[in-house]
Amino acid sequence: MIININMNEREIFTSFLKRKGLKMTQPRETVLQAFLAHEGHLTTEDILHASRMIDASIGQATVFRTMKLIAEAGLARDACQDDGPRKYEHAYLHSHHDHLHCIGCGKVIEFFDPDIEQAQEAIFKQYGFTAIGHRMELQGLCAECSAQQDKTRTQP
Amino acid sequence: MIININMNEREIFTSFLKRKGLKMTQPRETVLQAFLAHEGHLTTEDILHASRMIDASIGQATVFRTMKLIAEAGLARDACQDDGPRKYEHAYLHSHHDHLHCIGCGKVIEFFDPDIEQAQEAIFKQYGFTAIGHRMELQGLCAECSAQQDKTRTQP
DNA sequence: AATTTAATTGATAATGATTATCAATATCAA
DNA sequence: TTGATATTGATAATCATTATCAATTAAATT
Repeated sequence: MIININMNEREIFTSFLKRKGLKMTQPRETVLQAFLAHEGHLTTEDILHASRMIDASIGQATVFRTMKLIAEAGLARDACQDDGPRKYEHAYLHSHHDHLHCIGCGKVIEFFDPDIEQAQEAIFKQYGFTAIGHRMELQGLCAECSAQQDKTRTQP
Repeated sequence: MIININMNEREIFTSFLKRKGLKMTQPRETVLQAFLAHEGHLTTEDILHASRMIDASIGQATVFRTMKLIAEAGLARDACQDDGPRKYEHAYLHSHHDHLHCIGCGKVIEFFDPDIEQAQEAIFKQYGFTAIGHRMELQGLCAECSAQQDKTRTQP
């Protein structure tokens, strides 16, 4: 039996599965624990590695399948970068952070803005939605990349 | 010569290419016009079809390559759905709309919130960024899906 | 506890989207 | 016009994800 310090999330996942007529299994529990044990933006491959530290026999397909369910249960969300494989991040009991992305150098700054959070709540309410999560990415040029671009820009 | 009612966007793209040491070509112009002529969330395949209405000899790879450049130039952005192929939407001289997504039934509502737009501007400023665009998706359950889920939920 | 039913698993093949390769061609600066 | 270099479309290759399937496992029922 795996020691579990995230009983809350486990319960959420279990009850989600039950509601869907699905079963809580050992592989699913392993993938959940592996995901919960790591912060940040995790690819399915990252989660596969982490899962195999717990149980070396976990298959890749199981990780794909289980992460879809975990996301559906509201415990993970797609971090949604433009390129590369899908990246998951924690979505439960984690402060919502958003991303400020420099398309010049690729740098990503994470930030949290209570005003935006509040405005989002208002939108959910206005449309009669139950809030589950959100994802926001601001795209721009950081100070350095802006400066660099100005040098090469022709005058209008 | 293709008639072009979007001289502004064409100029932006041309100067972007020049800055990068790249060339404005007929295929690139065709893809840009095809993209600009259609609103909504367009897959690369959609854009390929539209491009071939203008010039039947356009290759698929050219559409992929050109759309990447158009996005880099700030004229398109990834609409960023969770599944399926990448979808582009217009990002220049179009009111920024954001997405409210029901993860129950999949419905997507587009909305515009000036408060959020303003808060985003503030973030760009705070971090010294030049704003280019943004993408935001709120995820939740619509009224109907919420109601349906309540019925099947066990009491806590 | 044994049985039954249906979901789940991991391995593999298959798919779908995107990217790399390459010889022929087109663009642009000089 | 010419020459250097970027671009093209077709094709093959790659990458991420999904479908398939026989063997296994979980949970409901006896």
